[in-house]
Amino acid sequence: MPKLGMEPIRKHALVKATIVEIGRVGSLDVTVSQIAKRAGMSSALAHHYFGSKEDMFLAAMRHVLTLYGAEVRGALAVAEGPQGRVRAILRASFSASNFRREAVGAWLNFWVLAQSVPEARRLLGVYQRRLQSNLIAALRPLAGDRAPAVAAGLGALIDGLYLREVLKSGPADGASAAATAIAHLEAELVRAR
Amino acid sequence: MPKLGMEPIRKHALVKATIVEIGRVGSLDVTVSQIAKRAGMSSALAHHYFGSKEDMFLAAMRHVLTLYGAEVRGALAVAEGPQGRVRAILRASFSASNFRREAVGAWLNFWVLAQSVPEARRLLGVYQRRLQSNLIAALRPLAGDRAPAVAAGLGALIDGLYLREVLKSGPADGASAAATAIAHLEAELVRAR
DNA sequence: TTTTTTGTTGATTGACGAGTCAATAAACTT
DNA sequence: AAGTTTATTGACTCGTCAATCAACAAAAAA
Repeated sequence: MPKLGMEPIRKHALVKATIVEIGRVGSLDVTVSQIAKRAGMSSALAHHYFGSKEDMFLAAMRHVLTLYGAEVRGALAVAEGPQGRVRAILRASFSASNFRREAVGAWLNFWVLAQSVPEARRLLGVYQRRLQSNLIAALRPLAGDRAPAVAAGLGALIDGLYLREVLKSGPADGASAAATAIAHLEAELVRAR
Repeated sequence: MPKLGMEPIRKHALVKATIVEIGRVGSLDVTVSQIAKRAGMSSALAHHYFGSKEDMFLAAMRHVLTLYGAEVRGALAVAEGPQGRVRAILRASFSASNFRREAVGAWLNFWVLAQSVPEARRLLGVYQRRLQSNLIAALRPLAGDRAPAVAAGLGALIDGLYLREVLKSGPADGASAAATAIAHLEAELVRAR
């Protein structure tokens, strides 16, 4: 009983399943069958919609990057003042929806993927540049010429906090990660003044 | 013509080859044959000395962690004053021998390994705790009660700078990474005073 | 109503790779 | 000299998995 218009639904289910499975297993050694099973379909169908496993990975990567980007944009839209803008970016970065164990685990693995798959590297590059320019713009009024340097540090710190999260046991603690980042930010700003 | 006492030589060659291959390929999807070939022997011999591929990975991981630990200890031994001690740790972290492309690439992949292999997680945990306690000890005279918090930030920043390095093209630039870390350190110290 | 398009899967193919084994040889021991 | 330990590899087993195929079903188009 083929209902039509299944494609977007199936694709989305596969993307979500891909993220969950990568996060669960903790590596990219996830079989298409595992993913398909979690998404409630046969592996053949997964291959039907995405040409290959790699395409599935890339779609999943685009998805988390898109979500993150949207959240940052949303937070920036309602932020007030330069300080508010930087804090908005940090809040979005460590929000419950992005800073979940499975998403963070997937994130780390996408980083690995970027080492060998050019398109993955490109996607991550886009994300990094956008984050960087958002940070610099927000920091310019606060740190002046030092804005790029402060942004570089803050960006690396965010990634480092993600990295460390994957080794922790227990539920993700976005609040304390955010606090660490904000502490650094304030230290830099005190100094800049 | 079996010369005796080959075991340590072969093992070491395999460990080095493992790191190089993981760094080169950019993932843990490296075959035992590839590693063995680079180390100049048959895959059967590699299996003979290490029981399994996983054992090889763990030995490689221990090796980079040991090297890093030794370098930190060496730098600390000749450091003068609290500031000097913190800087020594940073210098060791971004030294040319640790902050090489292949080592950094391997590092990232060991992080992934830690997600699914308990022993790998344990090793990384040991490294993290040691780094953390070194940092806290060095920071205590400088930041007092805030030492643990500052150390947490600095530790995450170091890992983040490693992470970002793997995406860059061109030769590794330890100097600029170190500069970023030192800038953050100084910002925190100015504030603490 | 025939034809085409879309959805779906079980079965199969083909490749690859970890780990084992049997065999060979050179040392060391007794 | 006979026996044991260490070094070494080519060939093989066995499992896994990405990708393909053939076939079936139902909706939409002609």
